[in-house]
This record gives sequence, structure tokens and C-alpha cells, in this order.
Amino acid sequence: MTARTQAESPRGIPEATVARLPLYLRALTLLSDEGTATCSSEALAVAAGVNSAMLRKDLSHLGSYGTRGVGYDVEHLRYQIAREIGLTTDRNVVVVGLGNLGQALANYAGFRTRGFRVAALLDADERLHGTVVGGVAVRPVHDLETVVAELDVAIGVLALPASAAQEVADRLVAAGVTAILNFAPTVLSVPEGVEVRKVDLSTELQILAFHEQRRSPSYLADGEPVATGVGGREEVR
Amino acid sequence: MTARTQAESPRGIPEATVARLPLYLRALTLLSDEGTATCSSEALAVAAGVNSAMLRKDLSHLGSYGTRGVGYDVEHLRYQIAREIGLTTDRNVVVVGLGNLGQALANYAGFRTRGFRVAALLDADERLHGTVVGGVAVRPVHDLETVVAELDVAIGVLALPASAAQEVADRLVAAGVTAILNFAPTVLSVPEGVEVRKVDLSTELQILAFHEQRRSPSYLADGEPVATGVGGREEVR
DNA sequence: GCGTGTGAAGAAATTCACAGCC
DNA sequence: GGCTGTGAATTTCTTCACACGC
Repeated sequence: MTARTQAESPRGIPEATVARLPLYLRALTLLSDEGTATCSSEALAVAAGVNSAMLRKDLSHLGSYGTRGVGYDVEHLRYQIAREIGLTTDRNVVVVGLGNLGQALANYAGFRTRGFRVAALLDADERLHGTVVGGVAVRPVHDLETVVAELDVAIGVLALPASAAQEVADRLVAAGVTAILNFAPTVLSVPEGVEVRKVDLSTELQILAFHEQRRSPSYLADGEPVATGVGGREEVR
Repeated sequence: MTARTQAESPRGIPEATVARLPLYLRALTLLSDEGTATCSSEALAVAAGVNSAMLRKDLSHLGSYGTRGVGYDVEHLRYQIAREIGLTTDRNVVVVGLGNLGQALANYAGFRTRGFRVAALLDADERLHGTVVGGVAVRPVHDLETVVAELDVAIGVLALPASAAQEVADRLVAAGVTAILNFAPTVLSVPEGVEVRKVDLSTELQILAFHEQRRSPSYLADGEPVATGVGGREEVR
């Protein structure tokens, strides 16, 4: 009935807005810790590093939580956003793969303070089994299905080699997990209804490299073809 | 002269396209390793997990590297993309902060194989000074300026507490670094011309939590106000 | 015939600018 | 008077669909 385009979530919140809600949440928490009771969209926008018009538009998708001429009640808005994201209750996370990155994730305190509990750790290497990382014992990947069911795991985090990622993702999905955070540098294929977010460290560096290159003093002087025979097959080096 | 909007880089490559180039690069490397010499936009799109029309549009911004009726030469295209990103020469990276995450980054092999060299490690904690992580000795943050100059550091990676991030970012910028990858959960303010990318692990989990929530069976049954007094100040819990 | 490259169409995201309410 | 909430305008991104060249 309600015409709804792909990029919007059920209640009609645009994906771009969803991606910024955590940002606002953090900014609000900061303001709250400073003892600020009320703030304008401008102040909050600065704290979150965005434009105030965008902030207001984003918040308008959640409801009318501000007061004209005054601003937003920090605590109230914070609660509303947290509720919208679904952080009123903690979620269990399973980390699969305990190499360098997996161990860092298991130890990362930021998760716990933001509503996530690293409830289980899985690894294929049996030398790690029984090892305790961040207060949780590492178990064999074989236990995946049991762990997901017993601990009611909501989110799976993949911190393993690309070669193993798809198989583990398949098992997570089969076990009922509908949200996956993928650190493996590979494209996961998952059924409709499963949300995957990918964090790729090399990709981030490469994007930065692209921009950095354009600023380096040697960019124009050295090698890069600019406006000399546009469309020509220039053979640089 | 050339009317150019903000989201485009100097040569006119849209930001969204830039963000996907590393994806294509990886897919091409994969195909290359498999011995594939030529591929269609469709095949490459599948490997990269995107739509083939988008892939062709993206590539069209770089030039005409395909052959109609045939496809793309894998090696040639790979080189062209690598050159566009600026990966024909290695870049030095400095990691500041060697907590769990910083150590994982310093050890991450994926950087080296993709054109980045973790050339220096800095930390404020003097107990870490001299420690070797991933083959590189940790030095005091005090050496930042020296290190950036001596090693010609192109990219700074911040893996430290939010409270220290801005100060270190300022020093990196002052030392001439124009690209920063920020893992600290804070908004960095940098002058025009400096590119910052932020990776926030909690944010990623929160975005997933949002989506996961909407799929959980209890979503409609439990707590979430839907169409009952829209705009009303509902007090859930 | 086939698959690239691309204008045109469509969708999404952002910004503008101001009416409406405190 | 000040600040939110929001239609309208703008910009950016994606998809369509087909002309063009191999």
C-alpha cells in the first residue's frame, strides 16, 4: 500500500539517515555528559560534524522531538534515537575469527558501552580453543549453530580470511542471524532480508590514496595525462 | 572554467565512483589470479557485487578501456585503475596508537600487498617504546613530525582514544599529511584540502542493529508505537 | 551478434528558504 | 526574535535502454 522505495526502511527512514543516527547519538551523549540539557539543531550539527539542515531533516523522519524557538531536549532526543536504532535492549554479538583483528574486536570496550555484548568467540584453529580473549573463551567454529541458538545472537562479525567468509556467513544465516559485519575483503552473497555491512581497511586507505595523490606536488608535473589529446590512448610509462 | 561540483574530484570522477574503484581492483586481481584474460562488465560486476550498468558508468569516468563486443582486458584495466588510485608507487603509513586495534592494524598483511607500507608506529605510552609490532619499532608520539618528514608519510591512521585524536590530527596536518584514516569515535576538524575517512565500529553495529530490529518477530508486537496517536509523546517503558 | 559507452530518465540525498510555532 | 519542521529546488547517484563499434 504505502509506496516505498528500496533505500528506505519499513517505517520510511532513508538509509542515509539511518547511517547518521549513531553519529547523533554519540554527539548527544557527549552533550549530556557535559551537562547540556537543551541544544539547537545548529549546536548538535556541529557536534556531529554535519549540516544543521540535514540534521533537522533526518530527525524529522523520526518524529517531532524538538521545540520551535528552543531546540531539542538532549536526554529525550537521545532516548528517542536509541529506541529507533533498537538499543533499548542489549544485543549479543559473535565474533568469528580471532586473528589480530578479531582479538582487537573482542577486546574493544566501545561495544559494551554502546549496547553490544561480545557473547561468543569462534575460531577454526584448535590451538586457540579455550583461550580467553576479552573475558570470553574461544570455541570451535563447529559450535556456531549451538552458540547462535543458545545465546540468541543478533549480529555476526566476520574477522577471518576471505576464503572462509562465505561459508561462515552461510552458516550464520542458516542459524537465523540476519545482520553481519564483514571485515573479510570479499563480496558476500546472502539471501534477501539479511543485512551485510562491510568494513574494508585496504579500501579505505586506497580511497585516501586517490585523494592524496591529487594533492601531491608532483601530480601535474609527473606522468598524469591532463587534457592532452583527451580520449587518446596515452601510454604513461 | 570547467564547472565542477563539490562531490567530484579534480579530473571529474564522482566520489561514489572513487569509493568503488578499490572494489573493482580487488575483483580484477581475483580474476587475474584465476588466469582470466578478458571479462565482460557483467562478469566483473558480479565479482565486485555491483550492477553492471553502474560498473560501466564508473569505468567510463576513467576512460575507454574496454572493447565493444568483447569486454575488458583484465590486466590492462587493473593497471589503469591502480594508476588512477595512485597505487603505482607504494605509500608510507604511520599508525598512531597501539592499543588492540592499532596493533592489529600494524600486523595486518593486507596493507602491504595493496601498496601501503606501515612505516612507523607511534604511541604515547612509554612502556611500548622500542617494542616491535609487525616488524616495526614503536616510537614516542613526540617523534611524529620527524617521522612524517623523514619517511615521507602520506597517510596517518589514528587508532587512539577520542580525547587524543584531534591533537594528533592537528600535528599530522601541520606536518604535511593530507589524508587521515580515523578509528577514534570522534569528529575531527581539519582544514580544507585534508581528506578524513572515519571507520567507526560501534556505528556499524548500530546500523545493523537498526535493521535487525525491524526483522525481529517482536518488532510489531512489542513496544514500537505504530500509528497510534502519531506525534504523541509516547512513553515506552 | 555482442557488449561497451553514454545520453536520458529516475531515484535518492542534500541544501535552500521560509512558514509556523514557541 | 529564534529555531524547528518541511515543501521545493538542487545536486548527486543509479538505472535504463540503445546507438555505436568491434
